[in-house]
Amino acid sequence: MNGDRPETSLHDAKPERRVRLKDVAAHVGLSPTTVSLVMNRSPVARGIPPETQERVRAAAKELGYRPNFIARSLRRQRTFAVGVLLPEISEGYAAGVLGGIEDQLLRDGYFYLVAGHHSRPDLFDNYLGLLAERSVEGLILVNTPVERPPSLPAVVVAGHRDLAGVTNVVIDHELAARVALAHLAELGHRRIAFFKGHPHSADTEPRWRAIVGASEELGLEIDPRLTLQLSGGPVGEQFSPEEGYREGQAFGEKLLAVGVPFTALFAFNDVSAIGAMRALVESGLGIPDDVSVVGFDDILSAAFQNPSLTTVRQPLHEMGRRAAAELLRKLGASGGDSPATVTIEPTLVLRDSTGPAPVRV
Amino acid sequence: MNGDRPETSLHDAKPERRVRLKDVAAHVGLSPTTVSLVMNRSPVARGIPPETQERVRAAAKELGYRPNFIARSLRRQRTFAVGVLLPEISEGYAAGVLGGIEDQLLRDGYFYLVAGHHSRPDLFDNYLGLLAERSVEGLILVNTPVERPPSLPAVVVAGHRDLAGVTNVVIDHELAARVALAHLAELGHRRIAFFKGHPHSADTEPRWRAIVGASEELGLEIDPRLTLQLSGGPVGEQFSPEEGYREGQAFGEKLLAVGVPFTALFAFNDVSAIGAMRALVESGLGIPDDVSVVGFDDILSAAFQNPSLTTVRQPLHEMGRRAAAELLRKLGASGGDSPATVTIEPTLVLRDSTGPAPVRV
DNA sequence: GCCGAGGACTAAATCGTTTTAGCATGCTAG
DNA sequence: CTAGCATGCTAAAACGATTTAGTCCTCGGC
Repeated sequence: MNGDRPETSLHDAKPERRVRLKDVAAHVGLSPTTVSLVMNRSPVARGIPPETQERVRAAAKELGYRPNFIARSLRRQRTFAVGVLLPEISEGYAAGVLGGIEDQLLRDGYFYLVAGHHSRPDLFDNYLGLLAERSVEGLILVNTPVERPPSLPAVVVAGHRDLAGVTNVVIDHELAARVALAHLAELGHRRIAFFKGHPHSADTEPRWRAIVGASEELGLEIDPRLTLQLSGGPVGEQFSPEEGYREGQAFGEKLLAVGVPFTALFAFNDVSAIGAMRALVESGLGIPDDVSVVGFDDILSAAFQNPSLTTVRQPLHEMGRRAAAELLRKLGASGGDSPATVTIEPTLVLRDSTGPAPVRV
Repeated sequence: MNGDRPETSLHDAKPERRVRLKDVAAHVGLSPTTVSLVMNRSPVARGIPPETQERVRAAAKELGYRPNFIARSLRRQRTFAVGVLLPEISEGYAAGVLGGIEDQLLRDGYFYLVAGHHSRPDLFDNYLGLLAERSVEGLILVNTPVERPPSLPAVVVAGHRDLAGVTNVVIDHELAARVALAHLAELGHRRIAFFKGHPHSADTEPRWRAIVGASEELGLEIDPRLTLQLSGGPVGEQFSPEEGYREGQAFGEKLLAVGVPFTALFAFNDVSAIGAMRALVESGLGIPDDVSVVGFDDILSAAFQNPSLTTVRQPLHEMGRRAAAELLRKLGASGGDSPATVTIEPTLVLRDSTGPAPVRV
């Protein structure tokens, strides 16, 4: 039919070059400058008559023009992208936080680049460099210990220490301890066992201090013999939930073995709580009839247990959202003064693993 | 000490302009061209004597030069970035797959941009546009139904239909059904109940066909009265795990109510299996003594159940990894021919919820 | 008839690279 | 003695936008 067109034939992929600003300009017979001015609603476009503006916009729509973000980034020195560093993306905590981060960022026209460093400092440094190379404007570090303040604006979720200029998003440990222990105290529990966190978790220390504080407030005594510290596996290694579960199980047996009576257990996290419940039940104890158990985190499994687990829920989504919001604030115009710490309120999720303390142990 | 330097004073943040190629060039007294050639180990740099090359590299290191990826992307028309679209990042399935995607991509020098469309077609289109604007080189769609083949190279994980040019990464449903049912058959089970998936899940149909096929092979009969279809909530809405759990629980009761004897249940997923186990146990049945239960997915909770749940594990990480690997292959030089389908082998995880069929029901 | 002031645009520089096409210089071979 | 060819580099043009600093009309006022 057409022997003279060197174009691609109908059935092979048309290369379909992306429409450039220049193409739109040519199409309306104006300069790229004008088109750019109009498309960006620049104040300089004041002088351009509305009908011309309309003509430009119509052409842009007709041709399906989408500005090349790369070129724009280069020129404006803004990428509208932030980097997120976390130990491992597929793990529940990080994924939850990431959900909130994403919500907030996309809403504000940002994208994010994620990298999981698997708790390896060398990978961390490596990724930090790669992110900087790609000109991310800021960083969100989730569950990631960091020594020196990074050279970019940063927000840390569940971070270790206070660093100059970086904002920390943390859970309100005091509230968490108070609400969990008050619940137990109200049910009549006086002898409460505890699982402390692993030594290298950022939350371990503040949470324990909060527990000690709340216990005093409530007139509860902490018996060191009923306080066990989770190991969580070797430093820097991924500790699997299964291991946490097993340690909880082992610790449950251990608690029974010491022979000191207790009517409740406040675990460091849900997996160890679930493990402990298993051990207690297998020793013939009833939950919550003989022992009440409170977990921490509210992982999915908590609701599926039998009995379902009362636990302190960390609003991961909200923590991520706030972290992103704070970072965006830092990136905003005058760098708006962002607080050193943002505390998020946990909530106690009441389920079936807690009940009135037995009259006699 | 120095009254003549208009530089910033010591204690306020040094702007510390990023070192550019030009700076390195000036530092060694060569042209930017030369420096670029050397840094990229371009074949054209063959003509540049080793000592000069060394001088350049030394200077780059000394000044801490890192090429600006944005500029480089613009010039080379490569971003080394891919887009990932999924329903919701904080959900277990997607997070697992994403872990694998990340592993593979970062290993190969790529980054990825993620967006959760929450099953809203308008958001999906919107994000697709934004990703294109940012010049991602390809797409990975996880658990995301898509009508027309996107204009970019794409790989779909757990996708609905076959689209020209897009590679599908799917689990081997035949194998999954065969291995699960063979396990039950071997234990002596003949009357098996099933939960079919929700009508709008991509896996529902193929999996059911595979079950029918495997049953025939093994000489098992499927009783329609023992086959229940999960609803999974209204179309396009996020259905929560808790709802799945509750539906499993309801279906467990329902199965008992129909009065047709059965000794095993093969559920569509773990949450419904766990719900059903709950219902069965509460009706006084023993697991696995009276009924064996097999789940699907191997979510975290599966291992924590009492009894722990035998289930078909989807190697999510591996699926993500393969998806990314296939996409990279498509992006490679000559577009290397990638298969229409990649099937991943599931594995049966034997736990305590399955045992020999009772002699008499 | 000339000046000044909008009005409606545009030329050109810039962002930081990569890459193509050359340019000197010196040496060798014919 | 000179063409030819390495050798060791560099100028300049991209890539696709944004933005500054004009330019060229036309019209009104004096």
